[in-house]
Amino acid sequence: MSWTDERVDVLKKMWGEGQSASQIAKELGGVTRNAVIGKVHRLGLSNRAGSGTTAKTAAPKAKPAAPAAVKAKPATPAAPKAKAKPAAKEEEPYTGPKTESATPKAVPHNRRQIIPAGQPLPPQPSTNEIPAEALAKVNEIEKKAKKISVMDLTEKTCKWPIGDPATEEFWFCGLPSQTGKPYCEAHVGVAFQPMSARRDRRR
DNA sequence: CCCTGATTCGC
DNA sequence: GCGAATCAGG
Repeated sequence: MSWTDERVDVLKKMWGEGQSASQIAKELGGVTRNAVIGKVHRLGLSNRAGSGTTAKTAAPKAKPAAPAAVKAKPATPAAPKAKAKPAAKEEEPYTGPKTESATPKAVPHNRRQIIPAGQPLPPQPSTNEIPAEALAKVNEIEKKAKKISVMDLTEKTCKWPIGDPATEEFWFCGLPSQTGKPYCEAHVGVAFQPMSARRDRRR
Protein backbone atom coordinates (compact mmCIF):
# COMPACT_ATOMS: atom_id res chain seq x y z
CA MET A 1 0.00 0.00 0.00
CA SER A 2 1.19 3.48 -0.71
CA TRP A 3 0.26 6.85 0.59
CA THR A 4 -2.32 8.01 -1.87
CA ASP A 5 -3.97 11.34 -1.55
CA GLU A 6 -7.05 9.93 0.06
CA ARG A 7 -5.09 7.87 2.50
CA VAL A 8 -3.02 10.83 3.53
CA ASP A 9 -6.23 12.71 3.86
CA VAL A 10 -7.67 10.19 6.22
CA LEU A 11 -4.45 10.16 8.10
CA LYS A 12 -4.48 13.89 8.57
CA LYS A 13 -8.10 13.93 9.51
CA MET A 14 -7.89 11.19 12.07
CA TRP A 15 -4.62 12.39 13.48
CA GLY A 16 -6.14 15.79 13.83
CA GLU A 17 -9.04 14.26 15.66
CA GLY A 18 -6.67 12.81 18.15
CA GLN A 19 -6.98 9.27 16.96
CA SER A 20 -4.09 7.07 17.85
CA ALA A 21 -1.66 5.87 15.26
CA SER A 22 -2.77 2.31 15.64
CA GLN A 23 -6.36 3.26 15.13
CA ILE A 24 -5.47 5.15 12.03
CA ALA A 25 -3.42 2.27 10.78
CA LYS A 26 -6.29 -0.06 11.41
CA GLU A 27 -8.67 2.21 9.61
CA LEU A 28 -6.46 2.63 6.61
CA GLY A 29 -5.43 -0.94 6.47
CA GLY A 30 -2.33 -2.25 4.87
CA VAL A 31 -0.12 -0.23 7.12
CA THR A 32 1.19 -0.56 10.60
CA ARG A 33 1.03 2.07 13.25
CA ASN A 34 4.72 2.60 12.70
CA ALA A 35 4.07 3.48 9.13
CA VAL A 36 1.42 5.91 10.23
CA ILE A 37 3.67 7.53 12.74
CA GLY A 38 6.47 7.67 10.27
CA LYS A 39 4.22 9.36 7.77
CA VAL A 40 2.92 11.73 10.35
CA HIS A 41 6.41 12.84 11.08
CA ARG A 42 7.34 13.12 7.48
CA LEU A 43 4.30 15.26 6.93
CA GLY A 44 5.53 17.47 9.67
CA LEU A 45 2.41 17.22 11.79
CA SER A 46 3.74 15.77 14.93
CA ASN A 47 1.97 17.65 17.62
CA ARG A 48 -1.74 17.38 17.79
CA ALA A 49 -4.30 19.55 19.40
CA GLY A 50 -6.07 17.24 21.74
CA SER A 51 -4.60 15.60 24.74
CA GLY A 52 -2.42 12.75 23.82
CA THR A 53 -1.10 9.89 25.77
CA THR A 54 2.43 10.74 24.93
CA ALA A 55 2.16 14.07 23.28
CA LYS A 56 4.74 15.42 25.62
CA THR A 57 7.41 13.05 24.48
CA ALA A 58 8.75 15.56 22.06
CA ALA A 59 11.89 15.99 24.06
CA PRO A 60 15.13 15.11 22.35
CA LYS A 61 16.57 11.82 23.31
CA ALA A 62 20.25 11.88 22.64
CA LYS A 63 20.71 8.20 22.94
CA PRO A 64 22.53 6.79 19.94
CA ALA A 65 24.99 9.20 18.47
CA ALA A 66 23.49 11.94 16.46
CA PRO A 67 22.19 15.24 17.72
CA ALA A 68 20.16 15.55 14.56
CA ALA A 69 18.47 18.71 13.55
CA VAL A 70 16.07 20.77 15.53
CA LYS A 71 12.48 19.88 15.03
CA ALA A 72 10.73 22.37 12.88
CA LYS A 73 7.38 23.63 13.91
CA PRO A 74 4.82 23.93 11.16
CA ALA A 75 3.67 27.45 11.73
CA THR A 76 2.18 27.63 8.28
CA PRO A 77 0.16 24.60 7.42
CA ALA A 78 0.47 25.36 3.76
CA ALA A 79 -2.30 26.37 1.46
CA PRO A 80 -5.83 25.34 2.23
CA LYS A 81 -7.20 22.60 0.11
CA ALA A 82 -10.80 22.91 -0.85
CA LYS A 83 -11.77 19.33 -0.72
CA ALA A 84 -15.10 18.42 0.64
CA LYS A 85 -15.04 14.95 1.99
CA PRO A 86 -18.15 13.67 3.67
CA ALA A 87 -16.82 10.27 4.54
CA ALA A 88 -19.59 9.48 6.91
CA LYS A 89 -19.49 5.87 7.61
CA GLU A 90 -19.10 4.01 10.82
CA GLU A 91 -21.87 3.67 13.33
CA GLU A 92 -23.67 6.62 14.66
CA PRO A 93 -23.83 7.35 18.33
CA TYR A 94 -27.16 6.41 19.67
CA THR A 95 -28.80 9.35 21.23
CA GLY A 96 -29.65 8.31 24.63
CA PRO A 97 -28.39 6.47 27.64
CA LYS A 98 -30.92 5.50 30.20
CA THR A 99 -30.88 7.42 33.37
CA GLU A 100 -32.28 4.70 35.47
CA SER A 101 -31.07 1.36 36.68
CA ALA A 102 -28.56 2.53 39.24
CA THR A 103 -30.36 5.73 39.92
CA PRO A 104 -32.27 5.34 43.13
CA LYS A 105 -32.68 9.00 43.67
CA ALA A 106 -35.00 10.74 41.33
CA VAL A 107 -34.56 14.30 40.25
CA PRO A 108 -36.51 16.65 42.53
CA HIS A 109 -38.99 17.55 39.86
CA ASN A 110 -38.05 21.05 38.82
CA ARG A 111 -34.42 20.27 39.29
CA ARG A 112 -32.65 20.84 36.04
CA GLN A 113 -29.97 18.45 35.09
CA ILE A 114 -26.57 19.94 34.96
CA ILE A 115 -24.07 18.10 32.88
CA PRO A 116 -20.53 18.77 34.00
CA ALA A 117 -18.58 20.15 31.12
CA GLY A 118 -15.07 19.37 30.25
CA GLN A 119 -15.07 16.26 28.19
CA PRO A 120 -17.33 14.82 25.57
CA LEU A 121 -20.21 13.43 27.51
CA PRO A 122 -23.06 11.51 26.11
CA PRO A 123 -26.48 13.02 26.19
CA GLN A 124 -28.90 11.82 28.79
CA PRO A 125 -32.24 11.96 27.21
CA SER A 126 -35.39 10.05 27.45
CA THR A 127 -36.00 6.41 27.61
CA ASN A 128 -35.86 4.56 24.42
CA GLU A 129 -35.87 1.13 22.99
CA ILE A 130 -32.67 -0.68 23.49
CA PRO A 131 -32.09 -4.34 22.92
CA ALA A 132 -33.08 -6.26 26.00
CA GLU A 133 -29.83 -8.14 26.14
CA ALA A 134 -27.82 -4.98 26.00
CA LEU A 135 -29.89 -3.44 28.72
CA ALA A 136 -29.54 -6.42 30.96
CA LYS A 137 -25.86 -6.36 30.34
CA VAL A 138 -25.66 -2.72 31.24
CA ASN A 139 -27.63 -3.20 34.40
CA GLU A 140 -25.29 -5.90 35.41
CA ILE A 141 -22.10 -4.07 34.68
CA GLU A 142 -23.35 -0.97 36.36
CA LYS A 143 -23.42 -2.92 39.56
CA LYS A 144 -19.73 -3.34 39.33
CA ALA A 145 -19.03 0.03 37.88
CA LYS A 146 -16.02 1.64 39.37
CA LYS A 147 -17.89 4.81 40.16
CA ILE A 148 -15.16 7.10 39.07
CA SER A 149 -15.48 10.84 39.05
CA VAL A 150 -15.29 13.06 36.06
CA MET A 151 -11.71 13.79 36.85
CA ASP A 152 -10.80 10.18 36.58
CA LEU A 153 -12.04 9.82 33.07
CA THR A 154 -9.45 8.82 30.54
CA GLU A 155 -9.42 7.50 27.05
CA LYS A 156 -9.47 4.05 28.49
CA THR A 157 -12.26 4.37 30.97
CA CYS A 158 -15.90 4.06 30.18
CA LYS A 159 -17.42 7.50 30.23
CA TRP A 160 -20.94 6.34 30.67
CA PRO A 161 -22.65 8.54 33.21
CA ILE A 162 -24.67 6.91 35.91
CA GLY A 163 -27.03 8.75 38.15
CA ASP A 164 -28.01 12.35 38.42
CA PRO A 165 -25.28 14.94 37.95
CA ALA A 166 -27.16 17.26 40.25
CA THR A 167 -26.92 14.90 43.16
CA GLU A 168 -24.30 12.93 44.98
CA GLU A 169 -25.53 9.92 43.19
CA PHE A 170 -23.47 10.55 40.16
CA TRP A 171 -20.46 8.83 38.79
CA PHE A 172 -19.09 7.33 35.68
CA CYS A 173 -18.92 3.70 34.82
CA GLY A 174 -15.16 3.70 34.72
CA LEU A 175 -14.79 0.19 33.48
CA PRO A 176 -12.17 -0.41 30.81
CA SER A 177 -13.41 1.10 27.61
CA GLN A 178 -13.11 -0.38 24.22
CA THR A 179 -10.12 1.06 22.53
CA GLY A 180 -11.31 3.86 20.36
CA LYS A 181 -14.68 4.00 22.02
CA PRO A 182 -15.70 6.15 24.92
CA TYR A 183 -17.50 3.35 26.64
CA CYS A 184 -16.95 -0.12 27.93
CA GLU A 185 -18.23 -2.98 25.93
CA ALA A 186 -21.60 -3.13 27.56
CA HIS A 187 -22.24 0.56 27.19
CA VAL A 188 -20.99 0.58 23.68
CA GLY A 189 -23.72 -1.93 23.13
CA VAL A 190 -26.39 0.52 24.07
CA ALA A 191 -24.68 3.64 22.87
CA PHE A 192 -23.83 2.53 19.41
CA GLN A 193 -26.24 0.73 17.27
CA PRO A 194 -26.03 -0.05 13.63
CA MET A 195 -28.38 2.19 11.75
CA SER A 196 -30.12 -0.85 10.42
CA ALA A 197 -30.87 -2.11 13.88
CA ARG A 198 -31.97 1.15 15.30
CA ARG A 199 -34.07 2.05 12.34
CA ASP A 200 -37.67 1.40 13.03
CA ARG A 201 -37.13 -1.19 15.63
CA ARG A 202 -40.56 -0.84 17.17
CA ARG A 203 -43.62 -0.95 15.21
C1' DC B 1 1.79 -6.61 29.47
C1' DC B 2 -1.10 -3.44 27.45
C1' DC B 3 -0.84 0.77 25.15
C1' DT B 4 1.09 5.40 23.26
C1' DG B 5 4.20 8.29 20.13
C1' DA B 6 9.41 9.24 18.64
C1' DT B 7 13.49 8.18 16.34
C1' DT B 8 16.78 5.81 13.64
C1' DC B 9 18.33 3.91 9.58
C1' DG B 10 18.52 0.43 5.79
C1' DC B 11 15.94 0.11 1.92
C1' DG C 1 9.80 8.51 0.97
C1' DC C 2 8.94 4.45 3.40
C1' DG C 3 8.39 1.65 7.58
C1' DA C 4 10.41 -2.11 10.78
C1' DA C 5 13.01 -2.05 14.68
C1' DT C 6 13.81 0.12 18.46
C1' DC C 7 13.32 3.31 22.10
C1' DA C 8 10.88 5.86 25.80
C1' DG C 9 7.05 6.53 28.53
C1' DG C 10 2.10 5.82 30.77
